[in-house]
Amino acid sequence: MSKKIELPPDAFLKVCASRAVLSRIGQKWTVLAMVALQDAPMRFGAIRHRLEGVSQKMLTQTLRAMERDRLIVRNVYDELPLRVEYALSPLACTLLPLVVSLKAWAEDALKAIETNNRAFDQKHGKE
Amino acid sequence: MSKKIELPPDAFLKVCASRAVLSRIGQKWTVLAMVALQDAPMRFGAIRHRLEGVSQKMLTQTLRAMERDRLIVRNVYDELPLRVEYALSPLACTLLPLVVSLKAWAEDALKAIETNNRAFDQKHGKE
DNA sequence: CCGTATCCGTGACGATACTG
DNA sequence: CAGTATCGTCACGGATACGG
Repeated sequence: MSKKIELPPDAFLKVCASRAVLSRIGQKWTVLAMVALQDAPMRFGAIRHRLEGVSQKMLTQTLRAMERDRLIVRNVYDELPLRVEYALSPLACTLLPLVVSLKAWAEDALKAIETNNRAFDQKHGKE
Repeated sequence: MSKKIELPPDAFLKVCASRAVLSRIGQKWTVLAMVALQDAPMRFGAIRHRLEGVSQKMLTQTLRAMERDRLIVRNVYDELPLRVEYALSPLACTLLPLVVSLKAWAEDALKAIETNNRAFDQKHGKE
């Protein structure tokens, strides 16, 4: 008992659950897509129109990744022209409140952060 | 009044507060550093040791970026050998609960996500 | 309408070596 | 001990063009 336990009590590792998830929501469009879908399912084109600035490729890629995690559910209706709808999954609904909180924090803190950035840059840029 | 307002009620833009913050916590080591510092201020070397797998360069870079946002406060003690301590800022303390929730969600959901991934890959890999 | 395929710039991330 | 400097890799993200 003289020997102390080696630590790893928590996950401060390069690879851990936190990072697996954070790297996903760190993706540029993932969270925005979640928020866009929170009210109702939407068609591909509608999402694309709502997420101003997204390319087809990135939207497809984002939606595929989210489908792979089953954060969203993809439904194809065999009509003409083709119709594809995306909807939030139950899993995503448990995550949604968290990212909404984060969004609120972001909007609240942004002003302060920008001020801090300017102060830092000025202090280090010259002097 | 017949004309409907153009929308932009919310921020679904490429550039917005949400993305500014998300891109930061999406950084590989930012959140881990926050969690590591939540109990007490730590020296550079101590953080480096705790965040298994981080390089000097990335740790420095991460800490600088967080200092620029004033998420952490850097204190230099002019001793020999040199001693530098990092501490969470009040701003970071308001963010901490959110990332802790996120961390908890991640650990809880990871199993399901991995299962979903396998199912998705199997369904699309062959069939 | 809903994608896939290809090409490419840029920046995150890391390994290594050197400085105060 | 606490960094800075340099170099290399890789994948995120985007523009464009084509296919079902």
